[in-house]
Amino acid sequence: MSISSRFAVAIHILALLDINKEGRNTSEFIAGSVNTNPVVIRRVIGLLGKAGLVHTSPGVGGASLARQPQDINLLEVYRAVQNDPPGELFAAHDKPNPKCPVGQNIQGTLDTVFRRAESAMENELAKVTLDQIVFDLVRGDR
Amino acid sequence: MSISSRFAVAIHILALLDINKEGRNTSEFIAGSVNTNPVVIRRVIGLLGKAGLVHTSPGVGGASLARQPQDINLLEVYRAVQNDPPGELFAAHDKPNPKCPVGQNIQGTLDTVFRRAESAMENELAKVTLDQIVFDLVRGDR
DNA sequence: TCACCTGTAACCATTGTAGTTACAATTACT
DNA sequence: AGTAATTGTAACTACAATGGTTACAGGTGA
Repeated sequence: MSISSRFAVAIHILALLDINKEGRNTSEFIAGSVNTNPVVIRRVIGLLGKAGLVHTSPGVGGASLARQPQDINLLEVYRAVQNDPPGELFAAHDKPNPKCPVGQNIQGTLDTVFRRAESAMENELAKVTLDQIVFDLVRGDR
Repeated sequence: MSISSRFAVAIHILALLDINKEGRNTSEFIAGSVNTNPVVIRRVIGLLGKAGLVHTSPGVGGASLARQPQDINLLEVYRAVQNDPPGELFAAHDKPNPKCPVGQNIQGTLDTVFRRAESAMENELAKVTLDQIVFDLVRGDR
């Protein structure tokens, strides 16, 4: 399966918060841009808030970036909205037969390979900042 | 979500086929090592067969590697058992609002980033051959 | 022939996701 | 103070992917 679209939605939200930092960003307004339900937006913003990426205020509030866009990279966003802990992009098969020479050692062998692959992906995400995303978005608008 | 454990199972199967190339590798025998149901094994072997990684013979058959273990890399295995087409590790959010400057361009921007990250992961998988996996397995056994 | 095995269909339980409704709590504005 | 707007969260639904299981038709080799 694929990585949940929460990640894409989260990036969309953060970019919008930066571009529209003067306006009032209600979950309904954001939902209009993302084209989904306001509750979905609030859920994602909740995750981003817990991760310290946005500030939210209850009541008639709205959200705003908690940091400068050049100080937010996509790996942070990824970790914020992906509830699986790091190191579990690839699922292991559980309880291989310990009596079999393959089953006995396969877990460790796979773990090494899987971690390397996952890290390679995450390193690419870490390279990209929200700033760059916004720049690319605005540039595409011309 | 994470990448299905079919990938881990597939690697397990291939390693076993190489190590036990003298024996008769029935789906039931393999299932014993993987610790799952024989039908699950047959399903995965079916995918590996379609991808040209193993030879299978119906009836009283069993499976065997179709290529030398040093000529099989994990990216091939990954693609064989992952039914999502390449480029879809990350899910996009569908139909962002085209009237919004963010919604209008976000898809393309994300696509570039996502593809880069996915490729980085796949490149790591491509580096590892079945041969290396087996070597590591056997080494761990001492 | 017969025991064995594969390939595949069918069904089920579980899980994660996203959309939706509803509502208490909070806040800003007048 | 009163009111309208908005958040945070719970609860429910629908849907898709996964992995386990049973069942069985058909191929294979002794």
